[in-house]
Amino acid sequence: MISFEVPKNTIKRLPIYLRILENLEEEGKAVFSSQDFESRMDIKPAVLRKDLAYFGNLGVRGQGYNVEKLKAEIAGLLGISSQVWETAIIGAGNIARALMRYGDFKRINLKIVAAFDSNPSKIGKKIRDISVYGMADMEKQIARSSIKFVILTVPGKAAEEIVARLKRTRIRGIVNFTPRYLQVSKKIKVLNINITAEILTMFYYLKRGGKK
Amino acid sequence: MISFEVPKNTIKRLPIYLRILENLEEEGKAVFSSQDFESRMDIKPAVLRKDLAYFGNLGVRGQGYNVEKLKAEIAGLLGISSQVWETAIIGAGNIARALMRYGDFKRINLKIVAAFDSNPSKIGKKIRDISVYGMADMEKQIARSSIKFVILTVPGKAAEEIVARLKRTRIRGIVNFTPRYLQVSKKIKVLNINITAEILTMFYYLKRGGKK
DNA sequence: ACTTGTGAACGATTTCACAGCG
DNA sequence: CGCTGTGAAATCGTTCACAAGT
Repeated sequence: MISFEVPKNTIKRLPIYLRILENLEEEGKAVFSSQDFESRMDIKPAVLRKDLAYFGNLGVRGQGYNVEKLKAEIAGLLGISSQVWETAIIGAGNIARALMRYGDFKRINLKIVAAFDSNPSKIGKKIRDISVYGMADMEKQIARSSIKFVILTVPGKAAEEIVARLKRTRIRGIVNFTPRYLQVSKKIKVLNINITAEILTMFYYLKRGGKK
Repeated sequence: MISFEVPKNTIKRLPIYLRILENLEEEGKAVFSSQDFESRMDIKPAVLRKDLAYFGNLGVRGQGYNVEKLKAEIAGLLGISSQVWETAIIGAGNIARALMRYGDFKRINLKIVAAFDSNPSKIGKKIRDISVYGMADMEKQIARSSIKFVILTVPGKAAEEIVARLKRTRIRGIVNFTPRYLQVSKKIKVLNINITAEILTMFYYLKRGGKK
């Protein structure tokens, strides 16, 4: 029962709901109400209800929501229950190393299957069981794999060139850790992750008292 | 000429504007129009104009915006022209290590001055010139320093306890890399950075054709 | 009795269209 | 003439309040 136009903000909240449902499950809760959520994240009960209503009648009136059922539902919506998402990291620097060691990716069925770098001293080595290939092999390895998106961690200056090369592959998504703000094409979804930019917004608010 | 109620979305865009202005400067452009921006980020010219108008008359009618002047203006708004922002990292694991080596922080005058960890084998060592102290010393070191916010990279399970301790310090911001979604108090601004959650939203869109 | 699901009211943000100014 | 700055309109998202269901 997938609907037509789900608000972007609703989609952004789904992963948070999933995480909280996992916590609830760990705590042994089988059922919860939209009010219970308010204490776990600063969300109004009506927001949760409306968000979930986009995907069908997921709750039971008078009772609340079933933790396990809702978790499965959201995991399905995000596509992490039925498949393993394979990806490659382009640029095997500090960020790449941290991501390759990041335990939380297992939780969402995300598996890094390859890394690429232009530094000869890194090529042929392995980081956490992940082989590092030369940049020249990128297209070949992508074609050989089933990956649908890549994680970009090269220096900013190299970003545009790599993106141009990626456009000619069947990649459909880029998680961009580069400081460059990227927009590629309708066919390729870009997720610009810019920690520096996010911290700057915090500076803005810190500079002016604590007012939200 | 700081205004009363600037939309949250406007604030989120300021760091991106800043970055693009830096790029324009590198390219030697002295002036640009709001239309020029459209090709660099997917933003309508009117959005840029309205955003900037919250902060005064920053452009010149008929001409456009001056790159250097606007860059200085935004840097000032975000508080990175006049001061160095010192911070400490709590939890000296993989993410912390990557952040300590992250070159982009210099750009925004962000300086990591200390790290804290509970692992005795890390305490007393240095990572990139940054001393690692024991967790027990956290409050003492914070009090001794001038830091106004911290970066939290401890395992999820440890997050709540540390936050409770931070509440009793004069810290006013937390950049939270923990998988836990945190909400602390009106006095402390929390920036929840959850890469896994962001990637999940990408999964959602990848699962359904390329439609944005 | 209790909590969901939802139209309607409200609020915020984006887009439009043009007046204002260099 | 060109491009900014800005009210007004349109759109989008949130909150409210209650009907509906168990």
